[in-house]
Amino acid sequence: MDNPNPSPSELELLKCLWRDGVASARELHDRVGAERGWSYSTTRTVLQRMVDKGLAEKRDSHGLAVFTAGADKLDLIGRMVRDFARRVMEVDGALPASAFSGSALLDDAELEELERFLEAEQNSDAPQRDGGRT
Amino acid sequence: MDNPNPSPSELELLKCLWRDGVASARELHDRVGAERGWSYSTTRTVLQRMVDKGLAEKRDSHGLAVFTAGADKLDLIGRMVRDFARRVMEVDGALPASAFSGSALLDDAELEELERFLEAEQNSDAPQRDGGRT
DNA sequence: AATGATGCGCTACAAATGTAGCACATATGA
DNA sequence: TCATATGTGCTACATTTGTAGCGCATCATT
Repeated sequence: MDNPNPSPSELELLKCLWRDGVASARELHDRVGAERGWSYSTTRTVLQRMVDKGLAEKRDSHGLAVFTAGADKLDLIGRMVRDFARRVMEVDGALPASAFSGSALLDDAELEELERFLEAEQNSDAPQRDGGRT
Repeated sequence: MDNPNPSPSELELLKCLWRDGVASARELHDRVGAERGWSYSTTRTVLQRMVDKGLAEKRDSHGLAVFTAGADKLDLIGRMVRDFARRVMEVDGALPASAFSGSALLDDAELEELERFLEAEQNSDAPQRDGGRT
């Protein structure tokens, strides 16, 4: 329901899951972990913690464990952007998603959606349910 | 030489130092820590760690320990923005600082400087704009 | 002088994160 | 069938961050 901010490592794996949809630990490792010099064990540990947090979902595919993203890309990215803007930049109003037009993570359609997400947010502090607790 | 990314708590204190220039632990606590519900001890610990990391400087003012920022605001913020853009958004080119025009942290002049900082950066990976700190 | 509030240097401890190894089961080629 | 490679569930350990207490020195007040 409420996925916490992913750590940098977790975000990398999550991005891979968003791109590929579903992947095994081995694939995730080859595509992400190995690139960063992680050992296969490390990739698996990060993955496991993501599952614990709900950032990833693990299922069985013909006897092999495979993973899928447990958080919606736009939702999570949107919240990360809002958090960064508020917490670091102290920007509290509308956030122009257009700033990230060069993003390799979001295409134009997604950027538009992000824009709407950020706009919608600027009014209600907690867009979803979850009564604001400060 | 190279100040690491401040943790959220550290950033809050740093912002206060940027605003006020110099402040005692007590002042920092009243202005920042207390607001967040930290105990005075906590404020002092975070502060100490900042000194250890070079994010703050401690000096003696008539027998009382006072602190000043140990990192240049624009430099640090610039790097945080670049990091966020690259790491999270996968934006690798020019970053429009204008996106943060509503910032309470940076005024227009500073935003312009940030813009220049981000532009300069997109070419050389290690830019050096340092307002004579450290 | 005795007290109480503060400042200051240390130490403590839990959770989050980075990073990885171990042992065991099973699949697989020689 | 035996030696391997690989998948899987656990455990481990260092750092960083959040959060705070202790004891002692000092300063100000009664």
